[in-house]
Amino acid sequence: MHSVHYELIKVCPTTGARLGRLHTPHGVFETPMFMPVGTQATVKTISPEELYDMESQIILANTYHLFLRPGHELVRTAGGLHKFMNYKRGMLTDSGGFQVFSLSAMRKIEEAGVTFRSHIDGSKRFLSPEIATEVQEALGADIAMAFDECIPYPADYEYAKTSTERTSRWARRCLEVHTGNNQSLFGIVQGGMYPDLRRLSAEKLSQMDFAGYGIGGLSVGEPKPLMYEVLAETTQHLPASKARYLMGVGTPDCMAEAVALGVDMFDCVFPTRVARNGTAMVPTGRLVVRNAVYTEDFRPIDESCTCYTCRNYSRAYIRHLFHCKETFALRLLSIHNLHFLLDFAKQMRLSIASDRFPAFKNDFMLNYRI
RNA sequence: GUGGCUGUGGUGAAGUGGUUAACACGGCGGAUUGUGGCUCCGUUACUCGUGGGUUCGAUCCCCACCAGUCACC
Repeated sequence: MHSVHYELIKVCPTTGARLGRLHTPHGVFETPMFMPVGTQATVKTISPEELYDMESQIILANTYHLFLRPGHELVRTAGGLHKFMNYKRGMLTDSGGFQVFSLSAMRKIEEAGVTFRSHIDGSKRFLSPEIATEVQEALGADIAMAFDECIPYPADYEYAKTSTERTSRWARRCLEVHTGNNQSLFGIVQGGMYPDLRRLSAEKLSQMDFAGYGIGGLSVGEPKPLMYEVLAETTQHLPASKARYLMGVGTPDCMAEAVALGVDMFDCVFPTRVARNGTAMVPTGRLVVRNAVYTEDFRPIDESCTCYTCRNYSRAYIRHLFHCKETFALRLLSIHNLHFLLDFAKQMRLSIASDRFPAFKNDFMLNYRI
């Protein structure tokens, strides 16, 4: 038995939505769940106590960033990520594969691994399945991800095929060197936008003994209907007994559609990133609190929201803080957006539990714009 | 009071006797999906202190006035 394992509680009778629990060394967490992103060992502007208050469960940190700074050995010396950043609930580390491609100016990909330049100082670095796994063991999160290549969109079939096959070989190498007792490894399905490659990738990885499965390479610029199509093709070939984690997705509409297709976990920078740019997530879509219409609007961001921000501050005040570039503004909207998505995931869980997920999803989509 | 200098959008400022008056900031919109509090995109002066004059034509040349500023008194 893996240190992290998924317990399926029930499946929605009409969609593929799953209610479950993820058992980890740092607690048992309920799925479907949204995982806030804490790239550099902090969810930007938010303290662990505030995360507990908004019922955050697992949070994410980035291998790529922590590998470059402060270095995984330092985190190991600190006693691991949990102790280092003082977060007591679940943690997951991304493998660094995605960042090597999205952040690095130059990189060279070979069977052995990827050579790239640090976005911090330009120094030449190397990351491979073995190194990414070792680094993640040093970081010590409950869940580590296999080192993969996120295929860009669009990509031609030959490229996608070559890359996907390599990612599968890399996945096996990660599994072979992984030894963490209190850490489990998730494999990552790729395959680009090609159904047969997705199926192949899902089947290949399912044969390996991973604790769960990431679904990568989606939400990379493709139209949403295509993403749902490819996602459906992926989840149906994954074992029902393991958790499915759709990587990088985190707008409520996409999450609802993905849950209906059997996804259990999500992470996304969207809520915290747009928060720092003055956008609040609300049931009707987005509220750009920077906008001039809110200059004298003393209502909270969302009158039905129970978060700290909405209980205490007005749109006009937050708008004012944004225009003054006050950092409190970033915190207030980050708290609200995280609360919004965490609560949205909770509502999905409750609706699956009470057999009204399809209605919940429909009602939500009816009001949601963009 | 006398002499000098200056007067261009919210701000700092380019500019030329002749089609739609640079640029930066700000403002106003938008983008943002395995995180650079970054960034990117669009938009923002029927008009160059006011009134006259010269000229085919003036933001640009001339005069007066007004305003600001410096020096002297």
